[in-house]
Amino acid sequence: MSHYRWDYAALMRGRGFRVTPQRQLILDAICEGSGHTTFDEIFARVQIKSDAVNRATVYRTINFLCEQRLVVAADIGEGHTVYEIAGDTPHHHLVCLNCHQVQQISHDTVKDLFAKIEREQGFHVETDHLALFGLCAACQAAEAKTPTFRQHHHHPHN
Amino acid sequence: MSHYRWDYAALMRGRGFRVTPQRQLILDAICEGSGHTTFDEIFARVQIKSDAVNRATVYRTINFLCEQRLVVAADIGEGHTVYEIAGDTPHHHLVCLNCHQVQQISHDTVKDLFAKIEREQGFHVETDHLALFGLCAACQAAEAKTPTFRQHHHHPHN
DNA sequence: ATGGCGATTGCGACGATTTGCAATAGAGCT
DNA sequence: AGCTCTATTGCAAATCGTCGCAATCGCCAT
Repeated sequence: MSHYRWDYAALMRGRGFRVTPQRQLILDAICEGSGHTTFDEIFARVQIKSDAVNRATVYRTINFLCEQRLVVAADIGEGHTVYEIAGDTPHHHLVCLNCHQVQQISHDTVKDLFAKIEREQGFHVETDHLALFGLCAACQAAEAKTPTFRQHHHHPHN
Repeated sequence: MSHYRWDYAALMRGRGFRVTPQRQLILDAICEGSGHTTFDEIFARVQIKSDAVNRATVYRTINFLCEQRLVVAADIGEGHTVYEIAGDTPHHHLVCLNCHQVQQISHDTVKDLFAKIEREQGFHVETDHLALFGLCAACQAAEAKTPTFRQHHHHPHN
């Protein structure tokens, strides 16, 4: 899933921003790999291609790309955030509290809730990347057998 | 809404943890006030009663209380987290991206979605404190009149 | 192709949060 | 009440993310 589907360069310039080598490297880094990328992975991938890119620049650029909605960020608990290129099928995440496995749910599944909130409270939800925490099917089965099986770790603050 | 509804002390001891003055002070601090408490408020309230309590201890203790599910944390965007005592009516938050006002939604509103996810994907959601971002009714109206009115700030990564 | 404006970067410094470690002090047992 | 074991705390050092500022270098107009 490449970002070359969009003319992101023209888009940025059209909004009065500049296309710099750093921004291109970072956008590339987010697109490499399987989809969900952490800050450290992004930074490492960028470093391989150019070790001159400053850490602060990577922070600022990721933030910038999120603001421009070229990149979507998802907080998957315990302060961990993953990034992915925007424009793929919109989806949300189910994060297992026990095995930390992440599965996806389609936006359709969630859409009804957002519509209901808008109807009932007039609030227009724009959250485009939601993370819900709980137990996946496998871990539920395991817990049924061994009630104390849960790994002891910090509970995601959500 | 006091925590004295539970015998939190017995609960902690029963799980092999200790009841210390620091933990009691911090739990008290979370219960004071209107419900949503920030770290700084907690720390300040604790300091008034005992200025010997270390900042690191407050960080660690809040985390501990969340793990024990005596306290619930909600990330309401831009790195801001608020804490409240667990066991009050479960609810979730709608955070306006523009005016930052926070309104609540009942757990009932959300329950159907969680049920659907469990039914369709076998994933049991335990998220007890969700934050959804978007535009409140007032800011939607304002935006309709002045399309560019939005305050420029970091987009919460959700 | 060049020049100039101002957006963007790198750097250093800062405040916020986390962590390792030695000292302290709960809680069960005698 | 005193003893023991070890969870918890305070301290200080380390780490993380953000910010201000001067230097750089895209991009538009010439």
